[in-house]
Amino acid sequence: MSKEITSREEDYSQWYNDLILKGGLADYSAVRGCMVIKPYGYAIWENMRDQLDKMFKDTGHENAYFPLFVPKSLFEAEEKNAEGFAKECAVVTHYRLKTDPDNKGKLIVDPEAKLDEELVVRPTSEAIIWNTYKGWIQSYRDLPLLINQWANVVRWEMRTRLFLRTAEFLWQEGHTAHATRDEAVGETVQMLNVYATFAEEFMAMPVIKGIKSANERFAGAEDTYCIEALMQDGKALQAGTSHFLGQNFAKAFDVKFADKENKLDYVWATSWGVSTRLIGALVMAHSDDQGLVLPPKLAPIQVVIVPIFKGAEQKNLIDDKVKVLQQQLKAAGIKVKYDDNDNNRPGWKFAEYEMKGVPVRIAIGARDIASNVVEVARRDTKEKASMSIDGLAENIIKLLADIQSAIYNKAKGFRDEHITNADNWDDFIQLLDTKTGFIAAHWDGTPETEEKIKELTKATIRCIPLDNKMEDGKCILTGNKSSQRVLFARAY
RNA sequence: CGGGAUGUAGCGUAGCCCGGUUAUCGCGCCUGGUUUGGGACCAGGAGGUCGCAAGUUCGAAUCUUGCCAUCCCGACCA
Repeated sequence: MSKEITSREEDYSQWYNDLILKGGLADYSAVRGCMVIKPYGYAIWENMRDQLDKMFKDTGHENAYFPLFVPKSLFEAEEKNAEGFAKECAVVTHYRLKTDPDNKGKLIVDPEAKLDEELVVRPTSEAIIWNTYKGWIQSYRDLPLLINQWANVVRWEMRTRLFLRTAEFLWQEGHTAHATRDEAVGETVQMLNVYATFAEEFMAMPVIKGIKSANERFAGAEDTYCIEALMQDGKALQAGTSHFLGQNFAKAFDVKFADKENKLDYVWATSWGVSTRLIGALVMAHSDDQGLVLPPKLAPIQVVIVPIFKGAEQKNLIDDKVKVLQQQLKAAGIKVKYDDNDNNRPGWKFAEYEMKGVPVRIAIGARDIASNVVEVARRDTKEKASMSIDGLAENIIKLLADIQSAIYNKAKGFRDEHITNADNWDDFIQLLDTKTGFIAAHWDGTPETEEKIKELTKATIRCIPLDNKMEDGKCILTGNKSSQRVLFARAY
């Protein structure tokens, strides 16, 4: 019992940290607010990245890479964007160290190596990218420009949490330029749909597509679209954003194009991103008190095979059988690991792979081979069944698909049960305290009211759902007229 | 950045109040052997700047001060 996990009921935050640390996804580092992503966690990110990258390319985007540093003068060009990020920027002011004359073996910043212009470590890359686009775009023939980059960014957060909020994180950021407003809006919505599809089909995590209120909008955007997910503790998590930037950045960086009539106009822009935060979302969406539960489509190991044997003779017999099975499973596209490490006994391995969230475990011993079966256990329900060795790969593929949809349905059931209507202030307050989750309520549409509600309850408007029904009502705080419900929640 | 808590081996801990030989125990690790259908057992062994730095003292894990880090709760945010 070396790796006990704190239960969700006892301490949800500790449960989350235990899963990350004991599941081997990440570790704390020597740098404040920054984490080390360990191989098992990084493998999940690679799976996410590969899938998203494919989806971006299928929608016509190309990858490029822009610098980590942004000269301060460029950073401040788009005023709202600069203001929004200013208080969380790391800034490079010097380019050299030297030995400390007063303290042997120590280094100090060389005061003579001060930069003429400070370099901002990118918290997001609009500035450096739009400054570059200026040189790439002259004519409508250069549009649309559809570029994505995979990168790290730095936001100096006061309080950090593994994967959910770290000072440095990995993400992708798409930055596109278009000839018309409609096309740019179309792109914004298209990428939101890509994110929603990814979240639901691959992460098995239901999301609500919506638009942010003005308070929650990305600094420098005209509209921020988002996907919002619900975690098991009833708090909402913004899982991805897609921004319609209008002509703000084109104007700030003077990016004009000539249309067919040779008329000059500013281009229309979008940007969109998801980050390693998705791993935090994935962890919280499905896992239980025994450890991680990973969706088969993103699990680094989909099937683990554990041999059970007495003596070398049986071990050899099992090895031979597993070699064949392993080949069949691999040929069927299944990521399979054979753990015949002799340091640990089967029971230990069972617990370990449950902790790591491996969707399917196959146990195979001499008596199984005698009757031409294996024991198959699924992580999500802990059910065990005997399965014939004949046609095993086919059945495992079916099982993996079953698990993928089962955990999606479970998460969706939970999410749907936690969207509740509130028609007055008292109900709203009571729901926040007792039930949590999303609360659908009328709001008068003003930033002041939203701010007030946030002050009083810590709940914010997560989004205005895209598929919202129009419905007359009264704002829960002010009683003013409202034409639709919006979703409130406490959020990460 | 405010409030609270914690810091002793890779992990979890005892000792601290009331200073005194070689810092306790469990897990893990190494060697050898026996084991293997839900977290194995026996024997031997390695592993420590007691978070860091000053101070008090003959003597500090223990007392004092400062600093640092982490966690939790706020404010801020993806």
